[in-house]
Amino acid sequence: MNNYVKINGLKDFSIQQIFDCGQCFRFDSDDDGCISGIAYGKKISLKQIGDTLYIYNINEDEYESTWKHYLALDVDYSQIKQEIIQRFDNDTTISSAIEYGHGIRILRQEPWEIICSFIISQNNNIPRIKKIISRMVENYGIAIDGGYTFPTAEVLYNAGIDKLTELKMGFRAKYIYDAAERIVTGKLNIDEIKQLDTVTAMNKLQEVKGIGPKVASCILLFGFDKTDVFPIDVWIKRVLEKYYPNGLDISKLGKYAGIAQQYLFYFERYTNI
DNA sequence: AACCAGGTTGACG
DNA sequence: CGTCAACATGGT
Repeated sequence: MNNYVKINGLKDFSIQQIFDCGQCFRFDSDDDGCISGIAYGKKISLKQIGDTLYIYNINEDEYESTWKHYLALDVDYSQIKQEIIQRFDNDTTISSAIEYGHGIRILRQEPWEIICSFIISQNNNIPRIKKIISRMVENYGIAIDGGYTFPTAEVLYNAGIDKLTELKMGFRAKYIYDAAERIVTGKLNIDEIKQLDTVTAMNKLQEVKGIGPKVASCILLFGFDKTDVFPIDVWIKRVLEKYYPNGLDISKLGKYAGIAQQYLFYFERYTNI
């Protein structure tokens, strides 16, 4: 590939951690530490050597218009980390978690794909979530660059519940169908969710069958750049029990709640296996 | 074989 | 309002 962009002087950035922290189910590392996947209708490959990042298959214009934002390279994570530690009153748990997951960033992924991905995620494990999503894109996405785009709501709606069930997603098929139907009929509107405040957006998303508080907050965090949410899953429950038995005041975290949650999730999830 | 996985639903007090 | 079995599937 002769078409690539090189970014020097990275800080607080690790593609390994970013794509292995449970926010993204469709990027995989191939032979030599190169992480590839399809987003925004295009296949990109990432390679990081120290504080240098190579993004293959894009040009400078595309980097500035899309991928810089996608990779959250327009965000100052040093400042965010400092702010989070302060808001946790310098406690050792969050400090350790941030040190451990120092290279994590919240990607700006596509809303519809995130809605489906986190509906699939419920009562499920990450390897199987990935497999189900693979079957979804292989059967209903569009082939490009040796991969597939994520299928539109319309395509999944037209497939119907029975065909979705054949993808081995179990009881979640009717949830995906309901979400797709709402998008197709306009009862759920991506652009509208973007404009809503977080509380209203949470309520709107939870009108969809199969979307409860945890999935809704993951959708807002990973798909709508709303970072003032705090998704509570089994791992975060363990964090709260172990390290914050007297309770953690999430309201004081403000717009840093979701990012703090991600450090805690990654810390608990990957230091206990 | 029983339990778990980035939970939610619907039923029952 | 809170509690709890059931839910599909695959892995340990």
